[in-house]
Amino acid sequence: MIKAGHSSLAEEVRERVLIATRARFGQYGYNKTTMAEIAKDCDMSAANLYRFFEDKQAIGAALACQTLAEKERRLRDVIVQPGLSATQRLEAFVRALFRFTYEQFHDKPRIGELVEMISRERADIIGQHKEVTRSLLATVLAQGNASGEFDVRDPSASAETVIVATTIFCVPYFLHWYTREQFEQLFKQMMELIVRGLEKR
Amino acid sequence: MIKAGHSSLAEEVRERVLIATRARFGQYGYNKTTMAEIAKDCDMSAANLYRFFEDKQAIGAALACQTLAEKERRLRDVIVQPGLSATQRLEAFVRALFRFTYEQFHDKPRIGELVEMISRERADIIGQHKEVTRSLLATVLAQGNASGEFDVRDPSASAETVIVATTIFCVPYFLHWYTREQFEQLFKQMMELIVRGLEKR
DNA sequence: TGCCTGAATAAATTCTTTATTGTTCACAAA
DNA sequence: TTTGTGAACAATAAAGAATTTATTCAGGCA
Repeated sequence: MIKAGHSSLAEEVRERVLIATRARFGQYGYNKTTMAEIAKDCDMSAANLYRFFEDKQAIGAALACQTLAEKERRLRDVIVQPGLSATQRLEAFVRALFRFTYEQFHDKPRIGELVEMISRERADIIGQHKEVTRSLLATVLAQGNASGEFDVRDPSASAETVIVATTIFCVPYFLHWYTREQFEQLFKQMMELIVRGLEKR
Repeated sequence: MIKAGHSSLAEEVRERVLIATRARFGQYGYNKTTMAEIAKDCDMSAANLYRFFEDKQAIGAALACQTLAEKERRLRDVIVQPGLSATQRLEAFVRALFRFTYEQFHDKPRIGELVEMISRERADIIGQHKEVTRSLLATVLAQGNASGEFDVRDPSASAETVIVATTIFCVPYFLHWYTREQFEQLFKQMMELIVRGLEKR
């Protein structure tokens, strides 16, 4: 395979391809988007796409990585946001998780096909993202320990527990189990329970 | 339709049909089990099945109801089991939920087809079961209030929250996300968090 | 009359064939 | 050499034909 180099030009092309692909995948889904269509959107031949991406799956993977990176960026924003107590930060963190998932699937339901493919074929990407998320949440809990708000023995383990408890808010599978209003109500109650469970007393 | 009466004889036949069906659905799944096969197992014609059940879906629904009734029976057992603190009862309750789901799908993975069909076509059955489960758990929390162990404003709402937090242990969808050992670890940590969150202080 | 069946029919499933799509490669333009 | 393309090939999906299955019903047997 002739692999395109790492010149900024090549990166620019990759970026353009991903932008076109994002629109296609969002509107028509992973399966019904053809390489020819993506190529046409970028004014190039389908064959030429292969100079920038291994194959169609690699385009999907790159798109997923981009999206998860954006999600992680928003989580980091919560972490560095000044003037929040650990409790507020924890709540904002989980809310950011929920909001991101909800928005992602509300206007673009067909993006689920991409998620399904990545979960099946590239579990490593999901796993790494989960690890990052857990690690970020652990820092929030550790901050709470430091400030005297929380009393958490193992921040990393507790972060995992909190993520499991709030799974329903972050896994697309559940988005149609409840209405938005019900989610809001459940979210409020869940955060109350979790905070009470972590609090120093 | 000639509807079979409610004689104990008809009930006996229905019972035999369900026993045969359970074996078939467990081994081959809902979709690949034919009415003819079920009928043969019961030494009758396929046509005769329709004197006892509306259609194939109704057999599946009856089987699901039977299974959920058994699950509810086990939950009630936990509730009346003597000599437990509210905390222990809560833990036993959630563990019973987990164990039932796990056992159900461990030796009979193809039973998932039935669950999928019921979730899609007979959401009412699932909804009623969820309601019963929530109600039973609410009594455990109320007991905890009475004994001074818990401090729960709205036992019904908190029951819902606890169920949501432990969804991962009870929804077949997640059974392959973690190993049994990981589930045990998560379970332990989750119960710790929840109990701390409900405790009177 | 009550209880059950085999044959008939319509709906769903599987199998087969055809068309589309993903991917490679030899080669052309710059 | 670098950047790209159209044509060829293999894999996948779509469409259509053949088969199986769910369901009904007229009638047989106690």
